[in-house]
Amino acid sequence: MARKSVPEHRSGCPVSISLELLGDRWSLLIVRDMMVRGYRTFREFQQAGEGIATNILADRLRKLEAAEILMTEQAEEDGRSTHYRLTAKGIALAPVLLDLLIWAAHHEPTAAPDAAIAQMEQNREAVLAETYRRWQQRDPTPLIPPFAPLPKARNSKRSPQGKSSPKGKSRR
Amino acid sequence: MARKSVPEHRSGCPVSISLELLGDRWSLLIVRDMMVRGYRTFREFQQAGEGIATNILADRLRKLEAAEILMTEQAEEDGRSTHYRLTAKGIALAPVLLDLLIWAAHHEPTAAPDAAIAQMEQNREAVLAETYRRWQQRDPTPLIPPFAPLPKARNSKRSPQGKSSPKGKSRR
DNA sequence: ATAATTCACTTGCGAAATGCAAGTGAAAAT
DNA sequence: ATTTTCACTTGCATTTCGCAAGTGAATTAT
Repeated sequence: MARKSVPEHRSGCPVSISLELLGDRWSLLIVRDMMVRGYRTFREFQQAGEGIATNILADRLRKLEAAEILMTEQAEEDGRSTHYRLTAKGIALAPVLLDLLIWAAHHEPTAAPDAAIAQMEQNREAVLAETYRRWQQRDPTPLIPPFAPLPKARNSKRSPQGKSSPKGKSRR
Repeated sequence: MARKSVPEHRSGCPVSISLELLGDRWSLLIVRDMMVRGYRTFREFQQAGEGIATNILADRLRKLEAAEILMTEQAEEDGRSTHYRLTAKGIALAPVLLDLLIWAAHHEPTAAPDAAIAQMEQNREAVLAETYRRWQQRDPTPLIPPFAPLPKARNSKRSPQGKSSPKGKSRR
């Protein structure tokens, strides 16, 4: 299919350019799956839960690869499988996803536990650093459940599950 | 048409929910125009430069209002004009837009001056605080000088908005 | 007072994108 | 050798998008 070889942006505005690459319902979800869940195969994305159609998934993967947000490599253990992996450019989207997550958690009814969100907000840099570390080391462990094997965690056990934090919507 | 009375989300993931509301080419661009350029009327959005069709613009404004990201109020000085304004939920998208801007500035050829980007990165909190302050005080002054003209201007008419003052911003 | 213009949209329609179901071919498992 | 898995592709109906051209009310110009 015709990939865009000539960018031909509508404007030079960085936000506009970002949205030309990522402004749809699926692209950032795929990036999220790779970044925080450690998914790498077509099948994993497909079964990720929100029900993307296979043709759309194939199209998005192609476009994200063309945009150099992700790259492909042959799976060594299985000849029919391709592994998708974020590039440096792709992992650099981590702050965007984190902010999107925090925003929705504050302003929409989501399934995210308040305590987990609060913890991520307070340790923004650490979460990003950990995300980046995982990418570098090809660590496919899901980031989500253990939110903080982070430096200076005064309580690094898995405790934040009860809703004992009375703080409402914190404003920055 | 009314959009959602009972949110029927595809998943509880905050990122997914964000993308259901904002995952298209235009919504965040409208938010950007309101947040950093101080636009408030239909006409201003329409002429903002990237060429959104009027029916799409009307639709997006309706959806953003339904999502309580923006609100409308009658213009006092002109009976046929409506003013659109971000809600607290809307202005809370500032970090997302800032990160998108920084990401694209780093990884795509944009019209954003390097110095301006570097300055925003280094003063992230101050930029966000200033954005919030402007919103609170209804200060419509553009936060960012409109970026330089684009390579092949097709139909865009960019408003010669004032001068380009990078202005070292408040640092508290 | 009348006409022209501006503003915020709406309508119609062809084009493109999306979603769904059903393939397809190669590699792996049985 | 046959079946299953994997990563897609293909067809087709539906939805959304983009463009041009209205529409009506409010404002401005004559």
